[in-house]
Amino acid sequence: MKSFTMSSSSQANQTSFLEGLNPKQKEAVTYSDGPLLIVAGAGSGKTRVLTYRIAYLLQQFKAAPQEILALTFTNKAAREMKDRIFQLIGDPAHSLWMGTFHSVFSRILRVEAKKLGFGQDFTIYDTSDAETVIKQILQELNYDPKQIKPRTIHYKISDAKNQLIDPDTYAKKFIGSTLDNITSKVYTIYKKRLKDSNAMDFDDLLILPIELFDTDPQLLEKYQNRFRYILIDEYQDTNHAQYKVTKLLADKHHNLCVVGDDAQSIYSFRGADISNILNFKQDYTDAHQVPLEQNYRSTKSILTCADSIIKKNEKQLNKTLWTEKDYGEPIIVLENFDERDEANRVAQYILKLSQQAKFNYNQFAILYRTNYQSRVFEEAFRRHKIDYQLIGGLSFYQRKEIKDVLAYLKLLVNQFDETNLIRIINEPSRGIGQKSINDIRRASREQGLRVWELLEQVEETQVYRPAKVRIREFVNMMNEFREALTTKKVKLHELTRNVLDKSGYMKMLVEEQSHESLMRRENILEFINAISYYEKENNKTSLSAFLQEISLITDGDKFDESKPAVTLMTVHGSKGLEFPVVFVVGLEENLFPVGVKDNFDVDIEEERRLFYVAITRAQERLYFSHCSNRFKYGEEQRQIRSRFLDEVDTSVVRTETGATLRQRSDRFMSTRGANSNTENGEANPNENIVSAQKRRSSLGTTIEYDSAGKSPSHKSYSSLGSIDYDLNEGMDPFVVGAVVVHDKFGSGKIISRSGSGTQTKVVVFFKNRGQKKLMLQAAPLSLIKD
DNA sequence: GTGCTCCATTTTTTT
DNA sequence: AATGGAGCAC
Repeated sequence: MKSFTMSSSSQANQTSFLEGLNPKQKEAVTYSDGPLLIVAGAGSGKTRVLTYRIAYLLQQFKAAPQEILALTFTNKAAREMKDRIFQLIGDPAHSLWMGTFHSVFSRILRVEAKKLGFGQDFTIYDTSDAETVIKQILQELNYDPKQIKPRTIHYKISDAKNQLIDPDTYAKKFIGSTLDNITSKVYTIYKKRLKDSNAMDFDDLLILPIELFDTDPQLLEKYQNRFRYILIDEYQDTNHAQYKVTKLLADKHHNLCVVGDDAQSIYSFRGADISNILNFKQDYTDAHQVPLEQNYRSTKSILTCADSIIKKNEKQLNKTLWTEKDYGEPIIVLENFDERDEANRVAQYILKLSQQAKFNYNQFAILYRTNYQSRVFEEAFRRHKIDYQLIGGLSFYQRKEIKDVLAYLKLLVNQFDETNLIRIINEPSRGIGQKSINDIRRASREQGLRVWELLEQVEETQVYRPAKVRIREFVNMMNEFREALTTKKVKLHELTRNVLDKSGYMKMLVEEQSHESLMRRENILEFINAISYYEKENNKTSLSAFLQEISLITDGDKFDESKPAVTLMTVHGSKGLEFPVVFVVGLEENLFPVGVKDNFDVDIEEERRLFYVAITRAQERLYFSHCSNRFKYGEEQRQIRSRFLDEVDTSVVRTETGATLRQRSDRFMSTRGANSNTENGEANPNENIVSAQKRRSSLGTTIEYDSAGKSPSHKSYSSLGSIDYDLNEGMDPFVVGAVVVHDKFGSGKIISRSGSGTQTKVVVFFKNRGQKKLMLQAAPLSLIKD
């Protein structure tokens, strides 16, 4: 064990770093043992307090570095904290237990896996892996994944897991609705399937430690003793499982310090339970509370604006953020015709500000509600030669080619990993088709053997004969790789190259000769570089550890504040960051606040908190922007300005011309306001189409009698003499009110029509399938005459 | 068993 | 606009 020393030796100097803190901050840093709740408003120096507190604990010899556990939600936050503590205390910082909940507990699980019946080399399934498993199970149970969405089931299972409800309890408690019954069945199989695959999903990384500690009190005590001090960042975002596992760990020493801000709770969709922070003082009756209310980040205008928004929320702890700063510049609202207009305008502002006001590119951030909004900004910035960094969206490790390579490697480490085995058994295609794969899987269930075990004895299994040979070749190939891995004959990056060569994966990409496949090859090379780098950095290279580590990496990690580039990210991604100039874009109804989901109402208060988070990222200048038209689903939509713009304090807001913002206070009186423009049964945001007129082709639509001669059928054809419905509206029998038959959906009635020419769409209400929107030209619809 | 074409759906946010 | 599934031809 390394002993801890500060760089300076005198006691007076050792505490000198406390001098820059305000009284409340100092109190939070130096408050000694016992539970501590720090309610830290935006920009109040929260990370500083946390890092100083850790340094202080070490300096007072309250704990050794390895006895301190600091938990964050994102890798980004963890990294920042690590960096800052390293600056304070140097090398001992490396001995701290610090990271995201998921990474810290996966490390513990790696050590304790055997006690739970898992192998040390378990695979971590991400959301898409989990949905693949669920889809497979739905098919085995004869449910159509088109009607029962794997995503919905996964969401429900994840929800149950975070509430610590196991499949048996779920089966007892949640009988009734069809969806719950299906979820119950799938959940039971899903849990078993993952265990058989020696795999854990993200939720397991939190709930399995609880299971472990519940069943083994001695082990719990071991970890309780190890983590004598526990600190949790963003406590308002903890879900029940996270709450429970940290409560268990802190139960002996009670040295639990949590930092949070209920106003910034934006992850309830992931099960975050705001009551964890609201009830902290009931939970720990001896808890001490320190409020941090002085904001060091933003101008008074920005803070006033933020405050005016958050005040509209009813569920809210009272607190008053204040600043010593001046009002500064007013907040400017940009009104745009459409999203391209919006992106161009923002680009122009950035150019102007960077010249006039001497802002560097890395001082700007564009914040949006959804990832897909980034595209137009990328295009505009490229056009205007503005460097940018895009954070989030499809991450590197989610790309198909990377997931494929990873699947090979994961399979080498853990041959029971069924999902990744199926993923690559025929990728590149080697003559093992869907039929053979299904046969093997069925046999696997029937015989109680794992898929890999069956493959090993494929000769004795009922499979399409030609496929047997291919499977044998595949199995032998993988066994050779595994041999190379376990005997450590080759370095990891060499092994990866071998896998890509001998499997034919690279060959497949080379032969494809498309721009797409070239990109894929480049990504793969980048991945191999990442492995080489990892090998250089770590002397004890374990493929298994590497794979587990990167399973928990996201794109947020690549944010680099020193890179001279404008940052593009979602509001969620921006939490914890700050920028001198912030553009909050797409402030439109059904976008921000987000539009209705299938069955759930939008949590408008959470959307408002999200807007609050966006505002409070800004230090000096803040811009709001919205469009009156926007392309969505390949169609232009009419957009209504966000209600949030009717809620801001207009004394600090101006339009581009300097005028006061006009507001309507009565626009959304009901909390269900998000639905108010789509009250027509099934939500159908596509209804307000403004322009389908510009695009017109020679493709036309007409009515023909098919050879069976029963009823007129609707066909499309391409010819010069096509009929244009714009001019011949009367030719089209598919009018509102018409009764139609769809090949798949059965009979229904047309309830509305939109677009024109080839872009004509109809909304049909089907008796058995509900409302659907269809392209008239393409849909297999026929008219019923009566 | 593979690959192409047509159709339908998708968009919240993240570990 | 882009992705994925179903159905069909080879």
